[in-house]
Amino acid sequence: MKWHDLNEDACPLARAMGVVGDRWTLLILRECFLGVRRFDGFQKRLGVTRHLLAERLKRLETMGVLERRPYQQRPLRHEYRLTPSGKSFAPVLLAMQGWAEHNLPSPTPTPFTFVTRDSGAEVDPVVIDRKSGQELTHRTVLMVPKPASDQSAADLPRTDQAEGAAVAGPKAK
Amino acid sequence: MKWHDLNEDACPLARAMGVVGDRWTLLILRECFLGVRRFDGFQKRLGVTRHLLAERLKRLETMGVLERRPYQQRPLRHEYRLTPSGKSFAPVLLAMQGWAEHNLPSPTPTPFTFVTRDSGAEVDPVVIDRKSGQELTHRTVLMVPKPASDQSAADLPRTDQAEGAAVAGPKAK
DNA sequence: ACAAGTCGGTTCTATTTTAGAACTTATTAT
DNA sequence: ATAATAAGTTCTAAAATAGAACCGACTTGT
Repeated sequence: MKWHDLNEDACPLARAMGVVGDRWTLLILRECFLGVRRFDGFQKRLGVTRHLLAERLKRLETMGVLERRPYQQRPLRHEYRLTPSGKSFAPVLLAMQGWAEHNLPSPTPTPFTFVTRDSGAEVDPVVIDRKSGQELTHRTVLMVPKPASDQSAADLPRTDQAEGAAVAGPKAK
Repeated sequence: MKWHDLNEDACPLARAMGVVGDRWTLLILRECFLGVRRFDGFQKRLGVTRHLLAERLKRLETMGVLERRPYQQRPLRHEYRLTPSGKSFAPVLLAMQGWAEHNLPSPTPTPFTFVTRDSGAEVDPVVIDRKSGQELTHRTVLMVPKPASDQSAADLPRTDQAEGAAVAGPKAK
């Protein structure tokens, strides 16, 4: 399968991989959220090769996640800023960071925190369902193939998808 | 920078990239949540090469995201199941899926949905702060470098990190 | 004026990853 | 005996990444 094909996949997760499915892109976005805007800023902080950085920035730009805008003439220089799409990526970063912090332990402490803009308190991100307010975890949510189209669920096990019910049980703690 | 180094990075997001920072791993996890457990199941549904699939499964296993357990003797065969760590990855998938669905449009409809286990209703994932209940977006949350260690914030712009304040304004609707 | 420095890249070669297909081993089904 | 299934492994070719050097358009220091 080619890289390019991912962008046209019916699955949003696959399309997301077409944008952030590599070692660097998410880290570039992290830097954006930390306020970095310039080529050399990204390069120095990440240690990524300039070649790759240029390519990734270009991709993020064409995918509408970053925008490139001039910050000076003579010599003409551009900086990279999060677009609305890029800004709305924040919750993904939050969720990913939370997962990694809990499941990929490290001896060294996390070099940054997420705080609320108004109180300045560190946040503890949780994913909930907007409508019911219920927390969404593998115990409360199920991923189900859509009946639609021709071949979505072929090869999928019939029952007990997501293997949750069998494991979860009445362990509401 | 070498692949391996990411797993020891102080930043949880970087460590996460050491696990899911490629085109396939997240899609393998998607299949896990859809109920797929066997090598050929993953291979057929994803179209990934067997070589790479074997490597990715091995990595997910050594990182504690999946566990490999025998489901039959003679011939001995193993299946892959989400560990608690793997299951707790669900919110990340939710957030990523939501982002991609809103920001990377596609002509074809999403081939699956996330529904609540009890009501069966489709969910609308939002990330909130567990304590305050406040929704977490780039407007309400700020990513700040920790003062700690020696060189965390060098090269970072002093003010208006995350460029939020300037953009957000009183646009509370 | 001239040399050195900054910024945002591009170009180059060497190394690593990935793609794609074939092959292996153990065992059951026909 | 032959074919099929399952879970890999082993090849070679193609693609992506690393690492370092180079370039153009200025600005700054002397």
